[in-house]
Amino acid sequence: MTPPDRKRTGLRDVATAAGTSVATVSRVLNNTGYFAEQTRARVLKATEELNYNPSLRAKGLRQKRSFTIGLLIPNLLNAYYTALADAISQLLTKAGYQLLLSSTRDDPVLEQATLRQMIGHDIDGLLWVPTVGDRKTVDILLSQNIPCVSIVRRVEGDRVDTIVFEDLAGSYAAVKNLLLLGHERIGFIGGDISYNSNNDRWLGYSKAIKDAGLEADADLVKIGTVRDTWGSIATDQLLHMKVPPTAIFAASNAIMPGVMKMLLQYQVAIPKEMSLICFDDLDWFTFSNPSISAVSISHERIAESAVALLLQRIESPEENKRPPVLMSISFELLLRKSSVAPRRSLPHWK
Amino acid sequence: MTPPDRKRTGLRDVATAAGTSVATVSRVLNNTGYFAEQTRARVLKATEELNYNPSLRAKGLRQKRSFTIGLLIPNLLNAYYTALADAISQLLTKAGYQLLLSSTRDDPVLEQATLRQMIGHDIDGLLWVPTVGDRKTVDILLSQNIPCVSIVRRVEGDRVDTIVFEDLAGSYAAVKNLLLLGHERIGFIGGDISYNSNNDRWLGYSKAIKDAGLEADADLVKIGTVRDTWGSIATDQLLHMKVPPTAIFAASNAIMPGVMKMLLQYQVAIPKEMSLICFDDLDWFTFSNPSISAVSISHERIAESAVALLLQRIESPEENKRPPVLMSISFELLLRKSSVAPRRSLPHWK
DNA sequence: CTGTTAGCGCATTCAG
DNA sequence: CTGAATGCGCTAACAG
Repeated sequence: MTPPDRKRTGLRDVATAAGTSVATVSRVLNNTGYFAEQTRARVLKATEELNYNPSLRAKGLRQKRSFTIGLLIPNLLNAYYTALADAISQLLTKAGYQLLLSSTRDDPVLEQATLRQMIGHDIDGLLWVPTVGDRKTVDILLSQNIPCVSIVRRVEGDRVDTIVFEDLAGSYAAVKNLLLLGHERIGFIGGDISYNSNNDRWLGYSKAIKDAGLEADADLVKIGTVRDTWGSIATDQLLHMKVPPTAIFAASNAIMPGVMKMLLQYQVAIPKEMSLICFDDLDWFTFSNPSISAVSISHERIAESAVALLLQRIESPEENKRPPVLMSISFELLLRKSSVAPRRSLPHWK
Repeated sequence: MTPPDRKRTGLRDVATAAGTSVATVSRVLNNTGYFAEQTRARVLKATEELNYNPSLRAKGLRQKRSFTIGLLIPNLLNAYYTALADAISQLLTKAGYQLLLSSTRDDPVLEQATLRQMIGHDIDGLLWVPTVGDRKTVDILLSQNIPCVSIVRRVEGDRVDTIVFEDLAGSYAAVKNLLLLGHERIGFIGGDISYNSNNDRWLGYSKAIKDAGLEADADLVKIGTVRDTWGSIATDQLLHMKVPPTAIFAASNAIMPGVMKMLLQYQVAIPKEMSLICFDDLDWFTFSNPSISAVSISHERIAESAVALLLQRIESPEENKRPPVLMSISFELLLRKSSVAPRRSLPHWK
């Protein structure tokens, strides 16, 4: 680190140039209090000439606001999160806030450190995809009394506003559809169920199986940490079962590449030999050959709701007193060509 | 906007609790100057008990730094940019900076407004995918003397550090490959060439065609604004030429979905009836059927170089005096199954 | 209508 | 080794 040398043109410079005082300049620039139209002109002119940009940092320090919202997400490599971040960014910009973005890598330690950093930057509010959402971490947030809304995943005790997708219902609907098509052995590939979104998707699957009167086969359920290889590994295992499934439900888009690769490797024909459906829709699902069925969720809607909820809390003290709410965003089942009736023949790849 | 009510525990609170002065607390917390080991213990204890987080905003105001880096990109919907943003985010976190992210939507007006906002937030540096990179916009940046590196695209006169991909060479290599396979009519679908990255890709294409001794056919070149529909429209046009191309070079991943959809719609067989290659690799290119050839570029490498360059400038005054540099990141040609020798037969879809 | 002044939370002289 | 005082750039009283 080294000495700073940049010098910013401040309110004082403008005041001098306009032949008035800082207070007046502040007033016209913020259009607050009284001032003569004539002074206004002079100030504006000086502002223009000096190419003055107010220091939001100093302004905020004074007003106890930072015009900044933190967004804490697992990463920016999954379309699931980037779509979210993009929508949120748009909305916040429109509302006059800047976005402070950090990724947690789903690492609770990093998450907590980043949270502290953000608090240090005096964020006005936080949009958060919590990693574990444990009491301790939520405590440090609540203790600062920073408005916060948890998205996609919930925190322990639902102690903050929360907006999630209908994970259980969406998952149930997807599996139900496969069941109606006649599938009786449906593989489930999901992510770490210590995250409640993943857990709910697994529950949705289980419930559908159970409601259909089928016996649950634990070997059909593959739960692991979502890495780029997990989809492949799990698919591989499913394919090598004594009685392989006739359909696979991928509980996250991040799993799909691996699934596709392994299916391709074994030349498993979709959907003839294996039906497929995924939670969360991706662009290439449409023109994949065959197109892939999916549970579609609206990232825009979750973003809108989250931002609305957060801004309410930030901009109104009464609102900020209300107890946390829990909302969920509905889904849509997009049935495409990857889900059809099960194969009659024996699996060719065994 | 409403009155703030949150109260932050400050240095003074810690000082009181530790029975010392703010100056001393500041010293031990920053490990600067002298202080007794014993005092240190007391201070640390108080810090812990009060769960104190220093206000980086106030600290920065004093030190004329903000511990904040701005990242200005077109959007977060294209894997091209999100991969970049993700890598940058990682690197900056590691270096102790927070990321202020905004998207320009490739709108120069929005871009300039956002730039001003960021300057208002006193960013220590800026990583920037400029929209047009016009003199005026660069001026407002330079006038503030904010270290900046332009990535992916260049600004007018290369007045700031710049890191780009080898757009021309990569494009040339891709087309060259198609030519060597025997293609003589190669369609080009690209984005707005007022961005120099797009322009260079077009130039690379043109040069390859010319070097091969082929006559350029302007109708084979489709240049438009990249929207989700542009790939479809352009492909549609190419398919309906009197003599359609036997191969298509998509100059951006954002174009591919449209291309794929249209090809599917007309049941054009890839690669038998149409070869395909794309600038920038995507995950689904691998397991698409057939897999798709691509010019692969390393988002990590461009991120690393950009961050390194920026941090140098920020953390060393001498470095910050050196003239702007222009670097380019090399590419790799990934030949997969979508590029083969041209069809012999007449196009079936006409 | 306008100018002066007092902090916001902190790091940093400068005296002890 | 430590504490009191100053100011970063700005807004919000408070007097004119």
